[in-house]
Amino acid sequence: MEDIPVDKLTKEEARAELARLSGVMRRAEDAYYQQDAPVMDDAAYDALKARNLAIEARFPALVRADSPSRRVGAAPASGFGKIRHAVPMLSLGNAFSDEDVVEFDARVRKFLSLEGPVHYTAEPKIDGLSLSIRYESGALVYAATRGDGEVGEDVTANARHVRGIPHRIEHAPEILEVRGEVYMEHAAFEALNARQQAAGEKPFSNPRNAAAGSLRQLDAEITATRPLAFFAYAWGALSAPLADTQKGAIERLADMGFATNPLTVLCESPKALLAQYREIERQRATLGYDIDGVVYKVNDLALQARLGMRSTTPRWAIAHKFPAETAWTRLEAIDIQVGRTGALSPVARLHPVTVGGVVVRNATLHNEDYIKGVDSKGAPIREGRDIREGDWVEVYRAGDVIPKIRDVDLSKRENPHLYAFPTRCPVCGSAAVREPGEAVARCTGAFSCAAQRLEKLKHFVSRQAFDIDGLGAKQMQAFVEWGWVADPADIFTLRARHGDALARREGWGATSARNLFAAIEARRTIPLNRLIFALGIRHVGESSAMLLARTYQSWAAFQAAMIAAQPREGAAWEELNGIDGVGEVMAASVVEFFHTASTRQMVDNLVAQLTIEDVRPPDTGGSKVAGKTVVFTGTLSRVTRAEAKAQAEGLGAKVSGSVSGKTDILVAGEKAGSKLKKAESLGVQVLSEDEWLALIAQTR
DNA sequence: GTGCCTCGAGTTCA
DNA sequence: CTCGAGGCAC
Repeated sequence: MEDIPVDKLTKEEARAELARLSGVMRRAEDAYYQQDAPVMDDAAYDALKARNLAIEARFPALVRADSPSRRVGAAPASGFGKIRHAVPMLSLGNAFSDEDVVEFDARVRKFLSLEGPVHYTAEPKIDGLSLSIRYESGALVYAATRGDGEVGEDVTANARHVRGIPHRIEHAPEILEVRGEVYMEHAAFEALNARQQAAGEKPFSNPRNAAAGSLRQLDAEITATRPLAFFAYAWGALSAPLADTQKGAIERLADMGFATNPLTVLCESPKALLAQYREIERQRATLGYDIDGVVYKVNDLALQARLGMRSTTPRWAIAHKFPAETAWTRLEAIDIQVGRTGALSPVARLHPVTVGGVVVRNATLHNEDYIKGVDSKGAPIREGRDIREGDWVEVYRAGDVIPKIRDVDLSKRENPHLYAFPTRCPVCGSAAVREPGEAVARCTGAFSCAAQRLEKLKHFVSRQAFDIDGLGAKQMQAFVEWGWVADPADIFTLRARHGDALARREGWGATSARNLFAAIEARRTIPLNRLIFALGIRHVGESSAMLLARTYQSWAAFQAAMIAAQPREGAAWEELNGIDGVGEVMAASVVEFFHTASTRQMVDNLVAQLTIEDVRPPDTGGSKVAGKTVVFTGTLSRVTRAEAKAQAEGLGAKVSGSVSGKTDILVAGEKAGSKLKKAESLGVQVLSEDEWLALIAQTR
């Protein structure tokens, strides 16, 4: 069967072949990663991988829960396997005030163009860690942590020991991914800490850390002794809808045997949401578990679907957070850090203080204005009070994560001197320049500044860039200190120059050195978008790098165009600046990068070491409107303007506001006016709303 | 010119 | 996670 070409396989053969590949590849991965004794060379493994992917592309319904394509990379010997979520796990937008909640409701109704009230559910936001659990034919197949939202850790064995998670469910859809929060009750947390202390182990600082630590035990038997609980509140992939409403879906999950939060209620107005918020706040101390706010969701699932997503958060839900816990402490000093773009960032060194169960020693001070007590527009923050070394300051953790300074106690101030923001880089001594209208001061030392150089190199090997296993910030710093790496190309000649010496260094051995060099070799071939991102061109992040890669498709074409481009004139500039999503600032930055001798040299040296993979433009699923420029006019009756736009863009169309020679399609609703006339005079194709909806339903 | 929305860049601790 | 800035629609 392994010899049958993919396009000749029957469905049954494909099913069997996927099962075989999964097993063979799993054994190869184990041998390679766990036992460090490969049974297959890379080319053979890649061939299997390609075959597996091709079969899955032809028979998407047959993709196995344990498919090799879902095993991202492979499990390190001491860690967890990775699982790619079939549907990404989202984060929620935040509301901090009553006003934010009223605005949320207004946004929802405006997007849907509804005058009447929208109904919402309100439920406590549990302070634990989110988990996605997949069931197939009613059986628990795997459980994964949120991770970065796309890829999480496989904690299946541990999840089976969590209260509120059934191992088997009845009357469930064929495929069901249940999402919810794993947490630890206060009583269980106290008892666990007492046991920890009796055993001479370190106690956990709070229930959330205890829950996270317990769920991430490598030995599931240890997890079994930790009293973890679970509330289901959402779902991912589904083979059939659970209900018509959020509330109904939650009740359905409860019927299947999942624990759901008893404080989940329906609210018919923002006013009712706020009342429920107060009610939950009132009960907070007696709930027996930690919560950090209240989550509101549009109840009608059809409306949720219409509202859809923004880039990382749904439009149909928001988390109303309780005020963050704060603590007062002494600001011992203000230090300056230098980032990869040269940005000078002030950091507050604090007398250690516990905030929300975590000891905080540092807090970001953002920039010069933040210390002065004003925002970017000069409006006062902290009522204009500035921050000085030696001050007593109030610390909180923004989003329960990033320590920040909320306020300063002037009555305890002893330091008579305003903080003087440096005018020179503290690392290299170059002038630090703050451009008019900008918030940050930057070191002008570029590559000759040791701090900038190191940060640029760290960026180069970061996860979204070259992502070299075993070469993180720490290792990079060491290589730079030893004088082994000064620019990116050096990474790829490291083995030849210092391979033997590395194996003798402290903390390194023959095996770890070999693994590192293997990882470096694996990245010698790199997709164009990753390379562009890795270069660290100002204003070009991950997504702009992808945009550029998709436009130029090959390194040769990209480089030639950038070298040919002159700032603000000529065809090459127009093409670059004309990319949707690229403006003057980014375009100028990229052109300057390629016209600077030192960076050009750095790039040439690097590229000589690499094989750069072309990038194909995105697949728009064969839609008829892909690549077309569309304009909507008049009153649409079946969808709102915003929905129509989101829909069209999802299919690869560009939506514009005005009719011009570039317009391909005008969609005219009721009472279309001047745009319709203009379109007719230009000979642009005009469609009614129904014709448009019929068109986008077709695929090529 | 104003007001979204998205992206880039910088940050903390376990 | 958050702020500031860039890009674009209105």
